[in-house]
This record gives sequence, structure tokens and C-alpha cells, in this order.
Amino acid sequence: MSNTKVLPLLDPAGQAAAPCCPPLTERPFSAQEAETAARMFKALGDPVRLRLFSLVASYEGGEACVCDISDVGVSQPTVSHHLKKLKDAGLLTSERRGTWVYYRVEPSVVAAMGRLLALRPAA
Amino acid sequence: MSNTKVLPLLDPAGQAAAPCCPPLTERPFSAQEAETAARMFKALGDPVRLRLFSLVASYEGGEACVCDISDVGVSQPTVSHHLKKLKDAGLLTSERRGTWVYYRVEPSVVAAMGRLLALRPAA
DNA sequence: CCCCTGCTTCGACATATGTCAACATAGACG
DNA sequence: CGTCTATGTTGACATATGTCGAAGCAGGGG
Repeated sequence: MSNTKVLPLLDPAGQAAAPCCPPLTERPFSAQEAETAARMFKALGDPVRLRLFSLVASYEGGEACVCDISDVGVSQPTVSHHLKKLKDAGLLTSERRGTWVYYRVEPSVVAAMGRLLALRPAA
Repeated sequence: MSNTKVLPLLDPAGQAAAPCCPPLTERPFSAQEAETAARMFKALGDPVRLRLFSLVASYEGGEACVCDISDVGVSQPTVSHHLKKLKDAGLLTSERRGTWVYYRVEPSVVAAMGRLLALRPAA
């Protein structure tokens, strides 16, 4: 269960890993920043994708093959389609090992989304 | 007239806004949890809405009237339409004061989204 | 009282999206 | 090779979404 690296989420210094955007409260987003960030949020803006994503994220070992997470109430091609969207958005990565394809979460991108949502401390 | 719904995300009693869902990594989302959370992410999944949201979030005093943030490249009715979506998702609140309508961020909902994106420290 | 300004709602439209069945591809294993 | 299993791709289709112009509503001054 132990692991090797500290996730960038907890790093107080600005991370170069996920370049997209500053916190929402810091300044208005430019059109291009908004375009980039919206793509990530849109990827999580579907119930089926969100379930698939949480299935991968919470799976033992931090990765899951498609066969492990296909039971979300839609057909197999649809699962594949959604996984591709999550991958295109940078939220998941995939790797084929033998017969199966394993998906895992891309921590830096998720951490960037989290930082983007940070609000100002005290109002 | 339209299918405007009561906000499902805000508990009228508890301001503490029951965070809809556990962190993504804790366990797989149920269908209903995914439905609820996806609505929030979807609201931020459009570039124009994200710009409007960051405009409000970063505006001096924590609030902005529509006239202050209408310059995002779409028509004024479209701005109003997007603000309504953000409001329906529970991300913004609005208040009319005289001639102008002011929007501000609902911090508890944004915070809940942030918590949802938290990754495990070492997994 | 009437009209002007700020904002929302309506109606219409083009495009994007989610979904499935059918087909295609990639390895594994006889 | 042939075939089986696990995934991905294609094509089609219904629905959702983003957008605009026009019209409606609410307050504030003249």
C-alpha cells in the first residue's frame, strides 16, 4: 500500500506539472484558459464518466482494467467511448498488458482542477 | 414555464452544504451521487460559463453585476442564460439591488467540488 | 405617466453529445 | 492458421446544448 511519490496536490509551491489555470478567484480567466479548463470539467460532467472515473480512482492498486469497471449500466462500446473522452481530457491514462487494457488516474491533472477551485481563505 | 428545478445541491436548512460525495478515491460513486456531482461539473464544463464564474469569483467585493461581466464574446441573453445555469447548479447566487442584479459565488458548493477531487496522499 | 436602461425569457436553429448495434482490431491459445 | 475473448471504432439516431434576435419584465427618472 505504501507508495513512492508525494502527489503535487499537497505541494504548496506552484506546480509546473499542470499549467492550465490559476485559482478561479485570482483573476478572470482568459478565453484560452477557460477553453482548456472547461474541457477538463466537461469530461467529468457526465454521470457515467464520473462513475467510471471514481471506479478507476478508487480501485485497488490505483488502476483497473475495463472489464473491472464495465458495470455502470451502459453498453460496452459506450463505456469505451467514455473512457476515451476521459483519456482525451488528460484525466486518465491507459496501458495494454496482454489481453486487458488498464486505466489509471493522472494525478497532476486532477490536482490542478482542485487548485483551480480553491477559494479565498476568509470573506 | 421552463423546467426550472429547485436546487438539489443546497440544503436549505444547513448552510454547511452536505458535500454531495466523498472523494473520488474513497469508493466508487453510486449512480445517484454521480448524477448530482456531474451536474456541478457540467456547469463548469463550458468556456463561457467558466469565464463568467471566474469573473464573479475574482471580482472586487466577491460579487459582480451582470453589466460588469457581460464582455465575454457572446450576446447578453446568452450571458443571462449561462448565469442561470450556474445558479441552477448551485454555484452562484443572485440578488437584485435596484437596477442591477448581482451574482456571487456559493463557497460551500465550490469547496465540496474541491474536496471531491482530493486524491489520496500515497496510494 | 411614459420611456429608458438592465436583465430575463421565448422561439428558433445548428451543432454537440450519449447511446446502441454492428463491425473491426489485438492478443492469447489451441 | 483459426478462433475466442477483450476493447476500440463506425454509423445512425434521438436528445441536449449553445447561440441569437425579439419580446417581456422591473425599476428609476424625466
